[in-house]
Amino acid sequence: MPAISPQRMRDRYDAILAAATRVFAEKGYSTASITEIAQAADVSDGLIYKYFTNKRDLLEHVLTSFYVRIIADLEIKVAKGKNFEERLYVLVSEHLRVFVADIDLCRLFISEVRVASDYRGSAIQQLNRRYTSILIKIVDEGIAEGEILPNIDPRLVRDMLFGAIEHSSWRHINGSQPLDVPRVARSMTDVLVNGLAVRRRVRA
Amino acid sequence: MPAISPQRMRDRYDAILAAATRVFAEKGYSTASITEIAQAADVSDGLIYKYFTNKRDLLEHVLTSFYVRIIADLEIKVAKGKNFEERLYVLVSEHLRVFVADIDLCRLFISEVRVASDYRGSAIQQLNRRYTSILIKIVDEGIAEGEILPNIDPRLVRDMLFGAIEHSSWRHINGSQPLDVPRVARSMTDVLVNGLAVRRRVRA
DNA sequence: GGCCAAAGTGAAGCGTATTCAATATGGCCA
DNA sequence: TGGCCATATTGAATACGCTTCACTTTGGCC
Repeated sequence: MPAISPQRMRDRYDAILAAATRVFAEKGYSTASITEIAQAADVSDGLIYKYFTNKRDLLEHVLTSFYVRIIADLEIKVAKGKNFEERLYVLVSEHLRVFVADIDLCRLFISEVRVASDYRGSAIQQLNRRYTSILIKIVDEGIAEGEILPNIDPRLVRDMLFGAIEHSSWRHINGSQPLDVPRVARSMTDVLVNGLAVRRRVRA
Repeated sequence: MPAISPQRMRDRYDAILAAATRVFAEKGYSTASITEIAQAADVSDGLIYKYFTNKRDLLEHVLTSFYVRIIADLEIKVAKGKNFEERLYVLVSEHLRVFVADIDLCRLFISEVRVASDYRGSAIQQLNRRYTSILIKIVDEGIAEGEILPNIDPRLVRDMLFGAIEHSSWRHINGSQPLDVPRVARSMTDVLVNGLAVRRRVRA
């Protein structure tokens, strides 16, 4: 018999998670303090440790809920693409859009979670896999449709594309001019599909 | 009139920097402690603050000296490439090699420095610019030699390539199988130059 | 050989994550 | 309705790590 309704416990959990999302996004992981998060959620410092193991666990839950949201969005939008090239373009522009819109959460993932020694095998890596597998599927379908050379490693494509998107948005976020999402997405997919060369070279 | 010879001051500085490089690389920035670095350098905690402003400044000097070293190496090796495609291949494989060999220092740069709010305009960003400008120059020469389409934005190529290298090495470092540098460098440059497509599409 | 500026020390100060003993609360049963 | 008590909640105490600073030691120079 719980001393409190499950609904209220969920509300507490949600309030802490929302406050943590806000404070972590605004201040970064190390600068954000538990006290500040607790105050933002209108609870005491100690209570946070009843709902989450520690500060790091709190961060991981913040990013997990973010990932769940963007995976659902991306799957829906990519599914609307009619063919390989359209789906590829949707994926690139959508990922760019998320990077621009939620740069602070993306930064937390890049700088705090992905580099951690315990990332491999973690729940959040599972979600990252699921996210990137959306692209792998697009590439596999492109090969099946005869649009893409069959000897291409989809993982290479994934690394090139997600790496490019990450670096591009990075530069624009830190930089002065805003990122023109449709234009960048267009040239990125164009270079990826057609290459840089004026004339085709002999394939290895 | 200094109370101590400039040589000894340089030795002290070098000893602290070397110890910090070792400890930061091994433990990561936040886990590494000043006390541990001081002990590894065989000095007191307080002395570190006579040579460096604070812990962050120490990290920046560690990464600056790393960058100076790899920039010199890369410039020499790329200069040996006879033409556009050879120089591009040298750059990719060399950058991959550095990522594999010095993954811990690369990780520090990615997770601690590049994401920092004061990165823009910092000395270390200048060095990053200098490093990536080696690729920009290769692409510009490729355009001049008529190998590459002139309407390509070299910055896009830079983001795609460095992003791809970063992601690829990441996966292999965290993963089980070691990265086959020549093979990955070969397929990366091939996809970049020739694209994924079986048949060329109409250019925008 | 002694002076003294600067190198070097390390314990105290301060800020923050985490723990835990004490307290408040709200659902349940009589 | 009123009291019981499991547990939600609190916040002060603890632990730890960066940084400071008053003090000590050193080594070059006259």
